[in-house]
Amino acid sequence: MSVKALPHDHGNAGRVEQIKDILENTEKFAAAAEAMSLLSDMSRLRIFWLLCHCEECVLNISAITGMSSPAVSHHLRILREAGLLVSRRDGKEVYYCAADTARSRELHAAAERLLQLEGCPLHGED
Amino acid sequence: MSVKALPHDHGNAGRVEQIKDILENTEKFAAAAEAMSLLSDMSRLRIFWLLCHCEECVLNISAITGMSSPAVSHHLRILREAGLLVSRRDGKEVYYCAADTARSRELHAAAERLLQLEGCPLHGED
DNA sequence: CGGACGATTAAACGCTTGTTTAATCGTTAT
DNA sequence: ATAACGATTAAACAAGCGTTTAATCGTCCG
Repeated sequence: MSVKALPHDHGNAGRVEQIKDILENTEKFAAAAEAMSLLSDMSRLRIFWLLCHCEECVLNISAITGMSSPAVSHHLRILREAGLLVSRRDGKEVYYCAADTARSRELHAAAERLLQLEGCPLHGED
Repeated sequence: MSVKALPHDHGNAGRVEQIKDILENTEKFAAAAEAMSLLSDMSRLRIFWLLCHCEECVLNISAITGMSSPAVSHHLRILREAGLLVSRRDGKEVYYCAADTARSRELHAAAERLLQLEGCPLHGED
């Protein structure tokens, strides 16, 4: 399997080859990294977390997060195009909320774990 | 509790106020976003994931991942300073591996979930 | 129609970040 | 000591990203 050996052999060459084969799957790692990068910005993380817990229109999201609506719109677009959010228009307003997909739930769960919101009254709901 | 009302009231004002209070905790969201950003780069994700499964020296990490050693060193420094890696020198070589901390394990678990390495022989080990 | 309102887009700006190249540091061995 | 080797650092560069401002689009109502 191994084409060329590593510079140093620390006695775990076999296992390392196994690991290397997995690392060869760059598409999977690229996709996972991209998923992480979606929430690597605080503004986007706050918006996503918010929309995991309620559906809201852009103006309200702006007011709640204290950001300008163009900035909010920009992040909403990124998150929606990534499949993490869905939107629906009702009259003049466009409502956003978290998509009901595996990836969205995975990222929400990861975020909650990293946030460590102890005593958060929203835990377990929804 | 609420100082100023939202632009629009969609009938969930109370709940939204609760959510807003949590979003006020910007430090927690900043910290979580920073954690995500550590693995938001494919190179860093691959290095971290690798070092969650074995201990290796810089030259081998370079060979396994196909990156230059300065690039590897750069990412190792970021991950180590963030507390995700620990290092140990043995002779001329410096060995790195994942730190045994809650945050490191959390990020590893999140990464594995996002990676979806089906049939990965390394699952559950370690 | 035309104005008001909410949402989006475009352009511009500054900032951060990952990689490369070259130089330097630390350790070991001759 | 000096040479070799592994690792780190520094400087430079390109590319990407988030925010702002201003302009535009879409919908509703007078």
